[in-house]
Amino acid sequence: MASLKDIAKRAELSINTVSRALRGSGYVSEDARGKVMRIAAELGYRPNRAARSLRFSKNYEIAVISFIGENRSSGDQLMMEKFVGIKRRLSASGYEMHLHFLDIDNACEPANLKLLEDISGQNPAGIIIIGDGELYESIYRLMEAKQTPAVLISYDVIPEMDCVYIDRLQGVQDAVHYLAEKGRRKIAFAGFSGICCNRIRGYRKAIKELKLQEIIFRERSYLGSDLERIFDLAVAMSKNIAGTKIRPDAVIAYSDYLAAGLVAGFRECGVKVPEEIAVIGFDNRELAAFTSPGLTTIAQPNFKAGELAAEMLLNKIIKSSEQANAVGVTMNLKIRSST
Amino acid sequence: MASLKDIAKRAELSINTVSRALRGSGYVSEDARGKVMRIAAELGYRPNRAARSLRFSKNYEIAVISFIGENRSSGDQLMMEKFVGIKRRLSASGYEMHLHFLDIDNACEPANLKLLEDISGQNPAGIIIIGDGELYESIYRLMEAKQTPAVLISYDVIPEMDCVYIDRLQGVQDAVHYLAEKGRRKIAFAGFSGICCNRIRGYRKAIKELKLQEIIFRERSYLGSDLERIFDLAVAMSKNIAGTKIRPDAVIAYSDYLAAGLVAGFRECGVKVPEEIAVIGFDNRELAAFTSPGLTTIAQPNFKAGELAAEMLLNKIIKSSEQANAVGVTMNLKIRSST
DNA sequence: CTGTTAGCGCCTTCAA
DNA sequence: TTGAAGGCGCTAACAG
Repeated sequence: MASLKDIAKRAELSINTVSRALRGSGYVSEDARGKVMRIAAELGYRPNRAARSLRFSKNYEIAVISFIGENRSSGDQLMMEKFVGIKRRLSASGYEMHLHFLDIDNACEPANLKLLEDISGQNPAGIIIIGDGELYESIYRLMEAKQTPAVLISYDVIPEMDCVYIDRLQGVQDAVHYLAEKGRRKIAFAGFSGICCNRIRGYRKAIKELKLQEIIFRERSYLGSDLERIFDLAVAMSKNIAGTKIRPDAVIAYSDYLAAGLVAGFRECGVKVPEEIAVIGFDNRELAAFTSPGLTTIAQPNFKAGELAAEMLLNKIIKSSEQANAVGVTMNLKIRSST
Repeated sequence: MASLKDIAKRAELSINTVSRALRGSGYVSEDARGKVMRIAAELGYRPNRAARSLRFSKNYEIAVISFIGENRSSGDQLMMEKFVGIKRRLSASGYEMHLHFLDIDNACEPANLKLLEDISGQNPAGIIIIGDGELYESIYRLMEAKQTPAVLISYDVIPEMDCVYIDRLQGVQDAVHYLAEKGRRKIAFAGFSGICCNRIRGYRKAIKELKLQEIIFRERSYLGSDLERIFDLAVAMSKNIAGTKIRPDAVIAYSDYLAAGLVAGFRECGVKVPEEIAVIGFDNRELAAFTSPGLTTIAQPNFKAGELAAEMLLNKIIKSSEQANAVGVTMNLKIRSST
């Protein structure tokens, strides 16, 4: 790897002059500058990251921490899109992205604690934490306590923390309005107990605005990563819904997984989707394109969320702002044939 | 961040002694060692990566390059599992993973060329290239030419290159044998023209071994990322298959996407899965758990492939071996209800 | 057993 | 306009 020294030797100039020429700072004669530029290009000069980091006792690495393990968990597909968004924005400003995977199933295990130590031990310029809940907030506090600027990607405003949140409330709210415009009047929400607060809030808000009747179906929550199990739960739920005295004419499901199971279940018991009941999913996962009928779903703008989080973090690194920001990104309805 | 200097000051020793104590190399009195260790722990000392990199003019970063863009492409879900495998193995040896995304739709665009320059400009200790085909092989050659050890994760042995390959041939071969054991005799393969060579080879091999009749359905290849389009193609294909004079009693599909469409299509035209026709998919994507019936599929051991690739690369970095290695990882049948 | 010296590549400060 | 010196944190070689 060519260094300033190599260029200096060839150009018969001091290292320093070369450095100044390359950075375009300070006085350099046109002559010298031209020579330096030419030789640098010839040699394919690239500044040495390690040296720069050392010199400024700061590095250009942004840690990104996300909850995903080796066993396929529900996060991966959506996570990846966030990574790509983050990466793009960081690259544009000369920062690197360092990915870290937190084993969510064993959040308090030594391995995870070690992970956090590793991360802060590397002294990243900043950290982006992807996830919602106490665990992630505690990581945020931990990093900030060590002077490492942090940003959360979450699903709701987190008081006193910088975050980009994907606005699930608005997403569900829009979905309800969309269904109402399509003439649906008995719009239900199907979810799990305890884990879909902001979705439910959006649902309630819209139902109230429209002066409709609230219809909520809840299954005992299942948080594992066994997809077949979720499917079976959903199919069972569809029988419940189909058998209700006043059957809803639309259901917004907690997730695409659940929605896919509902669609399959309704088919099994002869309830026509979308004619008799419309189904809307959540997240726009791949599988939403493979149900029949195709699943209308509330899509996460993951790429954008990633970009915004990176943007916010870079700002925070440059000028440490005083007060916490929360930026919402809106979810968009991806319309297919289930509505 | 505490440095050796800080520890030295507190311990009233020279920086060097501290360094030796911490690394456990060279002579240090028990007394000194104890003191150093204690203070280091107190201060939460972590060696500075940048300084180490600079000192050894070598870094501990492994670049990982994968074909994925901001628009959801078919790779993400499987890719993520590979990343996790790579990451785990590298962490265990003190290496970092640096992810890079190659925009496959614009392989020759300046942005991609810049990406390659960036990567080699950072002088990674090694590189893992995930992908199959000329593009990836050229990246391999490029990096090796710059003395950067490279390893490919591919789907076949690549002559004269180090690679971990996911053995699609074996995967399909096993699937055919499995179907035969279940009593199926008219086993077909459904794919796209030109892009499923090693799968087809596996199919042919097994069919020959079993002395069965080869039945291949091919659609004009569609390589885009529009999932609805793939689904429609697959549904159309299922009508073809269902309408054949001698209808097969089993189909192995090129992908889970295709298989999911086939299952839906067969249902539409009243052909019972698995009773009248068994369907096997490829990759074990999430959606395979959400078809009805659930899709039996040939699963990629992505995590393992990632781990092995990292392992191979680390070996290559330490002792640059003379001759190219190819390690195959076997695919496993994930059995659900479609067979 | 311990300390000193030098240098990895870069940049800032100061002197020429 | 240019060059020399010093130091970021670390380690290897050498001297005490």
